[in-house]
Amino acid sequence: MSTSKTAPAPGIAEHKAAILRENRRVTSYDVALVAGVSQSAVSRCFKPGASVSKATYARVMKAAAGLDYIPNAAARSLITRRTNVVAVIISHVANLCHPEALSELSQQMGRHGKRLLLFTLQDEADAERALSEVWQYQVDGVIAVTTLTDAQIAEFERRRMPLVVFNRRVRGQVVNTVACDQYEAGHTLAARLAAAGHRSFGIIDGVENNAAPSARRRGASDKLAELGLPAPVIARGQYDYASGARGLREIIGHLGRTPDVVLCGSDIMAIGCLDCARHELGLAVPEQMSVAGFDAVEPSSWLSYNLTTLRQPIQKMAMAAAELLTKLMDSREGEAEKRMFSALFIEGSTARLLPPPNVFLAA
Amino acid sequence: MSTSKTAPAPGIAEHKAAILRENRRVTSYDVALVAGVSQSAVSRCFKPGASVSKATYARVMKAAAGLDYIPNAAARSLITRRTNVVAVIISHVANLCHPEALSELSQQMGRHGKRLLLFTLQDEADAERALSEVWQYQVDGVIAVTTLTDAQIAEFERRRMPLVVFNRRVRGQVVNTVACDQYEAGHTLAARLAAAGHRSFGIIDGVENNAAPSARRRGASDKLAELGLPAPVIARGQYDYASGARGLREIIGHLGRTPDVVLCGSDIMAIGCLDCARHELGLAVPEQMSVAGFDAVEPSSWLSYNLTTLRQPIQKMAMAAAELLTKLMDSREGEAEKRMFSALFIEGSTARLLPPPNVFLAA
DNA sequence: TTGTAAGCGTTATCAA
DNA sequence: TTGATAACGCTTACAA
Repeated sequence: MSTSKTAPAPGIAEHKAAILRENRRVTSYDVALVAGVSQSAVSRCFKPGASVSKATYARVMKAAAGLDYIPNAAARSLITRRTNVVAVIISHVANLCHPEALSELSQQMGRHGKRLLLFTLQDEADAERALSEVWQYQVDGVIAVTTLTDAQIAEFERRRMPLVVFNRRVRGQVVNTVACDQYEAGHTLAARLAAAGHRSFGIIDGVENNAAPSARRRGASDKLAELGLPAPVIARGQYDYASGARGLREIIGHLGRTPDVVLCGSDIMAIGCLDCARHELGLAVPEQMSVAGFDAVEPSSWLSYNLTTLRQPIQKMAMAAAELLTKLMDSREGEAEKRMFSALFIEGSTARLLPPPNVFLAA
Repeated sequence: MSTSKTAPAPGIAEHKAAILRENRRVTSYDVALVAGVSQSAVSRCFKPGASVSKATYARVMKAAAGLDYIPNAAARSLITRRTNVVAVIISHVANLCHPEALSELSQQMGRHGKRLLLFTLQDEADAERALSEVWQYQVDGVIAVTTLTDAQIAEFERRRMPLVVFNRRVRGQVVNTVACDQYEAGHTLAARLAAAGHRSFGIIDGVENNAAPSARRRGASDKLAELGLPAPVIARGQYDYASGARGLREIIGHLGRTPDVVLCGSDIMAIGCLDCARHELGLAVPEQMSVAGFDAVEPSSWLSYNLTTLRQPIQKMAMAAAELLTKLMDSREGEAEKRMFSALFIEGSTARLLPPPNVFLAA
């Protein structure tokens, strides 16, 4: 016999014990039973803006709290056809390269009430397997931070799955994209350095099939051609520190001498190139050779480097992607939109940005 | 009238058109209708190891492919009580500090057939809001890369939700934990440096309430006390580059001279400290002062730094967390287990690790 | 091996 | 404002 003086909840503890004993979940039915209302009344209490009387609401909430009841999202999504989950397909390297991207996307989608379901790819070519899982989870939309084939993009269309491609170029496809204009960035950088009197260019590029760096390289090469300068010497790298040193040696070997400037496909390679030039080859940078990076990562601003580079506005891009996807999910339509952002030039001190004195003399 | 010569699928196209018209999802019912079998037969075809004849399987799969049918995970989880989703609660800083942790956790849980649902926290104190959402999603388990209160941990217990805390200390609670032994790391580092003859220690620590760095500091302080050396001078930092320089100036100011060695709560602070010492104060490192970091991040290995530091085996830890959580999810029981990993000492070249000559003379 | 039928836990519709 | 009842799309006994 209970001696509790208030006995606030009639049988609430027994009810809970029974549920535990039967090893089942707490449902809106249990809450209804305890609160003495119908199950649909309980459901309404958890729907914002539904019409419920204050008294009912209070009783239901009390019962719910006592039973630790939480609505089951799976059951809800079955009928509402909304999961409030967005899939993010991101390659391992993309995540390491821009760790803030995922964080930002998560924060931004969170503001729209969506959570991220993560699909990480060992390899950019691996998207297929992730996709077949994505369809099962009935997500409301997808953000792809990886390259997709035309067939894959077509499947999104066919399944009417809202898609935003983040920071990858999609050639001529009707897809929503948020990206940084890599071609423009390469173009601008080359122009700026050529203006400072650099003539022989080396480029340490990324791997063959990666779109972003190759767009940059084309931008730079096009600008050099336009200016009538010799074509750059190109080395391939893997975006890592070691590639920078390897690339520099390769370029010097091919050219027979030090180039005026080396453009690197990533900051990490630029830093590798810089360290090799200074500590192993004994070159003064930027006096004897200029080095420029891409993708301003944090270390590029450190005193030992202070790299000349370009920053992608990842935060703004994440915000744009979240907005774009939300619009798509709400309306299920809309023309394909491509939001392009410009990279921001960071002067740094590893590239000579003014013409050397003798250029003035020659002029 | 169709003139197709094979007519492989009887009415499959019309069926699909009808579904599209009615704006509903493709269900196992549709597949059953097209394949001429029962709905449960379709279900069985998608359940690995169920008993289906080859002929039925083939017809079902053909129909499914024609209709782009994919089983609905929400409906499935409603009955199976498994979502194959694991929530990860991670603070913004934790993700930026160890971007590979999330990637590794995703890869490792993927090998167990689980996907990660991401909850990022602006602030470590913010877990409460994330949790109330976690319960709704009916995830199979949770990995917390953030600090949890006792009440929060108790709620996991109450809801019988499998939980693994990653790389955070949980004082005296019965929780499954995978972590790196920070106390031991601090202890070892101090011992090693003291053995090399360093006597006056400075420590640039993290923010007050963060457990990991303070455990390290205690480890180091305890060892110094044990050896009868003077207590270290402690400065507080925010784990960022600027904090390293600020901390160093503070220590020097407090001490009235340069300390023998500065232990930093993170590599980034150590690098900031190092750059400040070399480029702003003109100190030779390690000749005039030693600097050591923590949490070996990639830049610490670069030629310009080559930092003396300790590496946490994040990959191994992620693997252990995935295993531990999987075991919990499968069995729903088991004692609380704490898997401790040791940090790996990286010699680098920013700390003097051998006694200076005059020590030999004095001995 | 196959089909029938009963859930899983919600939301949505419609009378009352 | 409320309560009955019908979905939502699947898995799983159980019977055939």
